[in-house]
Amino acid sequence: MSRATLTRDTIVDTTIRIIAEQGTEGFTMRSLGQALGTDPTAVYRHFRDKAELLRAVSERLLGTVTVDLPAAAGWRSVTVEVCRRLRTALLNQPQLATALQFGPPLQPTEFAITETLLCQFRLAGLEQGAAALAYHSVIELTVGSAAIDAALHSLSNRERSQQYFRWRSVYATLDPAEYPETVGASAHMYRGTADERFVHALEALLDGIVPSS
Amino acid sequence: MSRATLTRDTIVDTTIRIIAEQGTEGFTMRSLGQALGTDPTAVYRHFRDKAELLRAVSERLLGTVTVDLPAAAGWRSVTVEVCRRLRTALLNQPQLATALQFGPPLQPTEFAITETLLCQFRLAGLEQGAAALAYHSVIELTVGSAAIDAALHSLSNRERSQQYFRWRSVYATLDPAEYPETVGASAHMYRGTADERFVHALEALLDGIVPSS
DNA sequence: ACACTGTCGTCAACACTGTTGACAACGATG
DNA sequence: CATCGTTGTCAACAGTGTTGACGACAGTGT
Repeated sequence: MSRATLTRDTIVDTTIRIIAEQGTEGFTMRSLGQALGTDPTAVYRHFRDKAELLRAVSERLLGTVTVDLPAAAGWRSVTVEVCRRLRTALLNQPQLATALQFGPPLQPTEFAITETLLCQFRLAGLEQGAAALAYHSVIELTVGSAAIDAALHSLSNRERSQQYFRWRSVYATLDPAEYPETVGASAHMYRGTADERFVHALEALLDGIVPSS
Repeated sequence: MSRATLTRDTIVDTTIRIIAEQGTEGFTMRSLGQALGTDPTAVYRHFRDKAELLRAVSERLLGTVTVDLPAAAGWRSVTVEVCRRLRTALLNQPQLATALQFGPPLQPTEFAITETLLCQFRLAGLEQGAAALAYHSVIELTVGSAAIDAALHSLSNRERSQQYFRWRSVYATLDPAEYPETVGASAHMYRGTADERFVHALEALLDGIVPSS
């Protein structure tokens, strides 16, 4: 068998696949090399280090956020859709949250997301300053929702439901004298899917940002 | 010099100090041992592994969130104050994901935060289900804000301002034809402190959650 | 056809991480 | 005083990202 010819694209592909299948901890340079059928260090011919590889992964994932948006549905639907896609992309890559923090080496796809969201808020009637604040607000909410659910995301639907159920049970069996509200609301905690909870929070935030709508 | 006697408290103290001084990456078991003046593996006599140590750190930091709250200031002020403190605590936290991901083994201080926030929303007139949704919403926003600013938090105020300025410059020098709104709003991006932006977002979210107020 | 050149996979090795088991020194207890 | 459990010390292991030397391959100019 001749040596497999690597490409940046194929490396990014298998990286995403490994992270999707085995989670973020199961992805190492050596497991990547094994999945590629090459020596682990061969990747360094195409990426300077692991950070650059993960940046390429993030660019790939974030590239799907702003494509084929239903512009006719109105600014609010577009905003929710962009944030939902962004959250999904962040879920597959927990370290993306930390990747967003670096200033200067920003990625082109991040600019597209920023531009799209700012544009929607301007369409909603906000001034430039208010639109910038609104942008920061929805980004913070989206990142937080993704960060909280990043761990549970690798689980199957059934396991996730069980985890939610166990969580509710813990809340329900607390001391009612010390935590009355928690015990009382335990049946409502972590209800439904994480995506539903996120959309609910996002809708509330948008209500607060643009009161008229 | 006789061997230093370690305690869970002193270990947690120096752990927090190291993370505060050298950041999250500068904290390793060996650097912790050096700071303690003992062999790095001595810590394992008091903590099962690094995860348990970090859990103790998180409990220490989160313990300050719900103490001495100005209950007379009204539910809204209390909610904002709790979330601000929680955000500050999370900023000092190494891996907030690993601390929040675990379901069953929750920490007592986390219960106190949950109870306090749920109580405020009940005071605001929300039903149990609505209060639970509101709790999830503000937690997601708080975690996200902390996650985004986690990296910049280790910088000094001056360096942080410079970073913000550089970030704005990047936005300002984009192609106006492709990113008109981003360029136009570049002067308003990352304005003020991160805490101010967070409070703004939180206020907007609370407006959306409890419209009457 | 041949030699050259630059690309790229391979291998061994380094520094670093968290963690474990054997060992020994210490303080409290009988 | 002897004993025992606690706890710091040391060496070592498995695993991580990364680097430099080596060599095989494809393409190119003459």
